[in-house]
Amino acid sequence: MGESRHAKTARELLRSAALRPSPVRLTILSCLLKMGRPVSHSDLWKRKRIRSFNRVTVYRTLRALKRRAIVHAVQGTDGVWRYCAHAADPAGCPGDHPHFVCSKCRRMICLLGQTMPFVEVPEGTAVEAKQFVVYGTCPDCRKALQDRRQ
Amino acid sequence: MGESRHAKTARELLRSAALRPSPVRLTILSCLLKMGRPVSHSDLWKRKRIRSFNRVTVYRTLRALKRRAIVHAVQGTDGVWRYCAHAADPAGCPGDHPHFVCSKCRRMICLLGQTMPFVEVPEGTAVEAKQFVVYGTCPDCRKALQDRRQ
DNA sequence: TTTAATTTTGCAACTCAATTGCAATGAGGC
DNA sequence: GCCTCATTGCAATTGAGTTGCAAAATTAAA
Repeated sequence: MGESRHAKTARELLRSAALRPSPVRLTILSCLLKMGRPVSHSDLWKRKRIRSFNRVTVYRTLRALKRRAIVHAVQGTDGVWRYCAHAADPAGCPGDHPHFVCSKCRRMICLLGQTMPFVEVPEGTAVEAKQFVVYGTCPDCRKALQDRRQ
Repeated sequence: MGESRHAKTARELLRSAALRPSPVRLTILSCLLKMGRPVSHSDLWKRKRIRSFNRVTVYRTLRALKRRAIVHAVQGTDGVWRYCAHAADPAGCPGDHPHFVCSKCRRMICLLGQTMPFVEVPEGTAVEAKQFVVYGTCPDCRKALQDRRQ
C-alpha cells in the first residue's frame, strides 16, 4: 500500500508544479519518493519499470523535476548527479543541507537537520546555491571491510 | 621574471613530494602556480605549452600531483575537476576551504581564510574529506549582464 | 659501460554521463 | 474535426576521464 501512497503524493507534487502527470513523471517521481535518498540516473535505470521508458526521457524528466524544485539534485565526488524527492513539504524547495557520499558503494544520504553554513564571498558576487558534500566510508562498507580483514 | 620563480617553486614542490622533475610536471605545476585559482584540464589544454604533451599524460600528471597533495582538487557544479596549487606552504596540503564557482564563466576561486564547517555524520561513518562549493555569478559576469541590459 | 629494471610518456580505443536535433506521438482547445 | 503545443523516442554526438599496451627515458646494477 506504500506504493499507492507515493503515487498519490507524486501526482500532487506534479500538479503543484503545473506539470502534467504523465506516466514517466509519475513513475520516476514515486520511485524517488520511495527511495528516500538521492539516487542517480543509473540507479533508477536498474529498475524494470523505469527501463520501459527511453533513457533520454528519464534524463529530461529528472531535469524538469529539478527545475520546478520538486526534487533537489546534488553531485557526488564522481561527478554524477543524484536526485532526491522529499515528501511534500509545503514550505518549498528542499535540499538545503549537506550530503554524505560513500566512496565505496557510492550511496548518498541527506544530512538532514543541519543547515548550510554561511560563507563569505567576494564583494559583488551573487550566490545562487551551495553544495556541501562530505565523503568517506559509510558504516555498512566499513563493517564489510573490517570483516574481510579478519 | 615571475615565470622562473614559479618554475623554481614547482621544482621544489616536486622534490618535496619525491616526484621526478620531468618537463610535463614542471610545466603543469608552474602553470597551476601561475594561475593561482583552481583550473580544469580543459582550461590547461587551451595553453600551447600544455598542448605539446599528450592529453592523457596531462590527466595522469594532475592525478599524481593530487595524490601527493601538492595540489588540491575540487569539482564545480558541472562535475569537472579543478586543480589548484598554492605556493609552498610547508604546513602541508591546502584545499581545506570553501570554493566559489561562477555559473556563467565557470571560473572557480578559493575562499581562503574560511575553514570547513563541522558536519555531523551518522555513527560509524569515516569521513575522508569535505567539499563545499558555492555557486552563483561572479562580479565580472554580473557587471557584464547589467551592461548588456542597459 | 653495457645491461637490466623501473618510470614516465604517447597513442588508440573505450567507458560513462549527459545533451542535441529531429521526427513521431499525444493531449487540449476551438 | 483541426490546430497547437507539450511530451516522448531514436540516433548521433559531446566531453570528461580511463585503460591497455608499446615506446622512450631514467635510474640502478653488474
